Parts: sequence; structure tokens; C-alpha cells
Amino acid sequence: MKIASFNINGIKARLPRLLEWLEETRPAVACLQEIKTQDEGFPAEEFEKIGYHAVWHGQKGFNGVAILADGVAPVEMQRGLPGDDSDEQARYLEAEVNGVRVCNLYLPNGNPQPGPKFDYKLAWMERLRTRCRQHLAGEMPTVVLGDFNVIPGDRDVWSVRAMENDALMQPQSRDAYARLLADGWTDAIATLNPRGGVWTYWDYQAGAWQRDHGFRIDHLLLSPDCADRLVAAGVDKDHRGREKASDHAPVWVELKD
DNA sequence: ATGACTGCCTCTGGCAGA
Repeated sequence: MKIASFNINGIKARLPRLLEWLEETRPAVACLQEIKTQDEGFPAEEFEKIGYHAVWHGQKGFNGVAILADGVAPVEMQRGLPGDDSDEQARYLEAEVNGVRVCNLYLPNGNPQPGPKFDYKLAWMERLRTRCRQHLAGEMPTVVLGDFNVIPGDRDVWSVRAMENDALMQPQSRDAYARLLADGWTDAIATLNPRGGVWTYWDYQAGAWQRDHGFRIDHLLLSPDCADRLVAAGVDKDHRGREKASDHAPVWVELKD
């Protein structure tokens, strides 16, 4: 089964491109981030028309995540990241699809750093690690995927110097990501591309796409039983170059059935 | 060059993004 993640940067603005991508690549599960709509505005019927059922967790104006499944209804298991009752941001949604637990996340950006937004990011990452450890202790095959807003290493960015002060690649952000992985998760794209040079995001500004000035922040993490089933993983890079594209490209992993 | 672009909701400019 193919499981994909796509930060779409606004579901209303992106709907034609999103439907096109789903029909062309037909993932069994598609996790979306930055839907930027309230629950009432989510266009579920547009996905139903092409055979996808959805669960979603929206918020007015920004954030928001959704999980789509081909021909089967995802069974929602968790809405919002546990660990802080005061956190109102719609950044996390879990569902079970065909025996696999899918954890879809939109991790806080954290800029500017230092500051309260960076503190929120790091605290969020600790909460995520706690949640993920619980999953590793359980029985269900699990994939944790989405926009992590972390550049894991220097080989994951076009220019270390250009990004050195960014929250996405501060040592604290990288250490938190490394600690999460060390608990037992496999970064699918990194495992299959050990030399790096794979980007999932290109800024709209400064001709970043045309110059291939990108970095890798969208990740697919596999529990050990899913890692044993890893067949392939990749980036649908050509979708970033289309008319009215998101600033992220879709990423995906193929698991043996 | 403290720049650059895009989407959202609308206080049509300010915020957020990364």
C-alpha cells in the first residue's frame, strides 16, 4: 500500500491540483497538512466523488490536517496531540486504515527563534515523542508522517549557510528529531537516499524552485514492522512545478501488503 | 537587500508561513 503526505497550503486554493494528484498517483492513504479551513469548509464531497473517504481536523485561517483513504473510511483514533489541554492548534490527527495506524502531523514552524514560537515547537516535539513511544509499545503497525518542519541534517538542505539561523535546523530541533528516531522509527526517505540531496519544499520567493533551492522537511517514519515492509519511497517533485502549486511536494512510501 | 511570494479572512493590510 502507498501512504502519502502532502502539505497543500490551503485546500480551497489547491483543490484542483489536489484532486489531480490523487487521481494520477492514487495513494491508498493521503495525509494533508495546512488545509487552512474550519471543519465546515472541508470539501469532503469532492473527495467522495473520486472514491476517497476522509476524516479532518480544521481550524479557521491556518493549520488543519486531514486523512483520506481510497475506498474505505479511515477510523479516527485521536484528534489533537495529547499532553497539553491548553493547545488549541489543529496540527495532529490519527486514524486506522486497513490495519495500519496513520499519525498525520503538522509540526510547528518555530520561527522566529529564540522565542515563544520556538519554545512551543520544542514542547510539541516532546509531546509527539511521548505519543510515538506509546505506539511503539503497542501492537499496531504505525506510520508517523507529515510536515515536521525539521531539516534533519546538513545533507537535507541546499545551503546550510542560508538556513543556519532558521528554527527548522537549530540543534535543538535536530536533536529532538534524532531522539524521536532513536526510539525505533525509520525515516523512509533518508534510509533509501543516504547521500541526501532530496528536497520536499521550495520557497515561493527568490526563484527557489527554478534554482532548486529546497530542503527536506516532510518525513515518513515507520515502526519496525512497517520498516520491514518498506519497498520504496519518494517525492512527487513534478507536482511542485505545476500551475498554482503548493510550496511543498507530496512525499510517499510504498509498503508490502 | 531587514527584499523577493502566497493564502487566509478581511480591520483589502496584517498575519502566518519556512
